[in-house]
Amino acid sequence: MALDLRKQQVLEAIVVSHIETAEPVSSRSIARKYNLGVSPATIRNEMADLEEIGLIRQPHTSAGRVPSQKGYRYYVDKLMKKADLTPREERLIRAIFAKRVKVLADIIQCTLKAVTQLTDYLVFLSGPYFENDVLKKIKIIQLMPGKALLVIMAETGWVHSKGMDLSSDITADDLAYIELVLNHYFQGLTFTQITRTVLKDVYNELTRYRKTINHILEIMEVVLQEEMKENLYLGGTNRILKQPEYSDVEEVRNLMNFIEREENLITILQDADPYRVTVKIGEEIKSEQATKYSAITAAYNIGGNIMGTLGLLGPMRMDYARAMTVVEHITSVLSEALSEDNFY
Amino acid sequence: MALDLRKQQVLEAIVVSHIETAEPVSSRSIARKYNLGVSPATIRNEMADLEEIGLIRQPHTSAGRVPSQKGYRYYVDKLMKKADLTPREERLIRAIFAKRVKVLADIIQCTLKAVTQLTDYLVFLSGPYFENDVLKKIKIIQLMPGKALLVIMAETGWVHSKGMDLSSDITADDLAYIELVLNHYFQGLTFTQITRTVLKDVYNELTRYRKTINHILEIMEVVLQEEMKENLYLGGTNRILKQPEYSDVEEVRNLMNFIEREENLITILQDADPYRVTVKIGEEIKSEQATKYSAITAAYNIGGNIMGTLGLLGPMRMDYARAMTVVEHITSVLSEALSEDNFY
DNA sequence: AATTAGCACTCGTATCAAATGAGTGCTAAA
DNA sequence: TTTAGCACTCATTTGATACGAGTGCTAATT
Repeated sequence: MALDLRKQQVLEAIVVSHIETAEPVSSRSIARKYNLGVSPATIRNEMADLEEIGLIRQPHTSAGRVPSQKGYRYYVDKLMKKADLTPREERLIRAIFAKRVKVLADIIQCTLKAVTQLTDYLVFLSGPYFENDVLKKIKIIQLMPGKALLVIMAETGWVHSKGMDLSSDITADDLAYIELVLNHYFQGLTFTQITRTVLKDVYNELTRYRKTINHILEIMEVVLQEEMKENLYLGGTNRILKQPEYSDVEEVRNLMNFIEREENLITILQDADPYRVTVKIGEEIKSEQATKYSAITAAYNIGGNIMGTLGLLGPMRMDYARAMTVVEHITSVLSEALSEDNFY
Repeated sequence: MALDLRKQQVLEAIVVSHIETAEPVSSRSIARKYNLGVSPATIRNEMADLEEIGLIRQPHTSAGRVPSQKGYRYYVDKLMKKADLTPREERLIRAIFAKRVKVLADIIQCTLKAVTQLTDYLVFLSGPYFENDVLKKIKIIQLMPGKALLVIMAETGWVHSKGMDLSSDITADDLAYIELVLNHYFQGLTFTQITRTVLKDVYNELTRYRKTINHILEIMEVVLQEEMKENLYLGGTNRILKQPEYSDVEEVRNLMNFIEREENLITILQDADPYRVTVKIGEEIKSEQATKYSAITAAYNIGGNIMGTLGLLGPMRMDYARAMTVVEHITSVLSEALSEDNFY
């Protein structure tokens, strides 16, 4: 779909103007604001063409034009100019991340706060997950009679542990043996591989300790599930309501409905390309309910390993240039902050 | 404020009817629906009196009456009749809690789900917190050179642990000594006491290991903070939008604003009386922004120890009788489920 | 003394027609 | 190829009117 220069200019004008005002854009207003050197009538002709190709549409006969999903896509891919943060905004971000706390939950709060202050869209974010982390060593440590600690050490250096109850007739030797077998089976496998396939094999190996091993495997599964589960953090719910599309209650209801189902947001984060800023427009988001929204995502990393993803959700008429800049900038600051130090 | 019987009946009729319809209640509709054996004119006279005392108000001259905050309070304290769950609802709850999973996060999800299905209000819930838990024993376990595990065992039986990095020149003997001193200082104290006061004392005692001990105390503080922090879970955001008061966008915005500040909800949970179902109406909730809402709360326990609180937030015109029954019933089911087994 | 029928009065809301005006599409001239 | 001009469309605003739900008060009734 190759457009001549003027059609591109008209399309860009429509998109930019509609993003700014949220109103349909008329031929006259384009002629006035963007001096393309032609009259409204000419622009109207171009608009008729653009509509035929499906890049813009008319809400009703006597209204201006608004971009279609395809139109936004064309704009994002070919026409959009990169936005920059103002020095003031850069300072704001630095200030928010400055009070360096070493707790993961806190730095995630900082991230939410920063993005919330920079945009009026919904921010969401998956916490670090370890599905590709490789198991290095398992330890079972007896704390007192009937109580032990299951410790799972991973290649990344993270240590996951959980207390558990044991029947009191298990001896230290028994535990040592169980530990040995577990290590034999699981060392070098990723968390995903462990939960998916091999937990059951071990069960058969250790028939002698059937009850205990059953219990331990259960706990182990719990630990792994917990660490692999997508922890979702959410912010900006009130901010996004500022967008004029949500002065209609029905729209608000739909939106709330969408974001209350965490799977929806998690799917968006999982579908994201981990190596670049991803833009999904309208139906490109794989969800029946999301046809009116757009999402921008980017992954963050710890020492180069992708650990999670940050997302922005807004109406299709969102300021893509700015949103992309913000998401990119914040994920990079976040990655930096996380890599700099050990977190707990 | 003693009201004669008929005034009470009129007030009750107004509250009940307004809770049901969300519309101002007229004298005629009362005469029709609740047969008090008097004419609308008489009821009008009573209403004028009730208005003078401040129990009801008139939105505008030619409208019916609605209960005031004081009016709801009077209703809740003196007039309200206990609601019961239908057998069908009881079954629903049992079904939801039936698929007994031993993971704390899961049972909390069950709770949210159950309440969401039973009411159209906002549900929120603090996870178990341990501020009054008493420290039984600390263990520091070396996992490999430069890596150790800090384990904190508490009287309740819960085990909290966290991995940490150590400088490699620390020997096993050093750790044993540090462990000894820490136990000496902290055994028998509650988590709150430990973080509030004594962490620094130990620091001075162990000057020889200044760097290491500093690090360990830091980790310890992180662990304790994390376990003592109010974990807030939230549900029903879309459900509450069904309430007719939220067909006005401005109201929705206010509500979202309120619930997005977690402190607001946490404060409500903390202000609750742990030993009975608490009802806060309008300004009784200590927050500028909550003058239009009401909150119902009840605590849940594990083996008799209060561990957290469940709350419902709705418009002041909420179905108090039903909400109270639901909250009471669910907290008791939740307590039972939690006490029955060990959770991880 | 308490109740109630009756009626005037208030005030929000629904209805409807007319006016408005923003915007387009088409045609014919430049 | 561009554009001025004009007829046409249609959502929105406006204002006038009617409507009706509800109250408060007074005078009659029990």
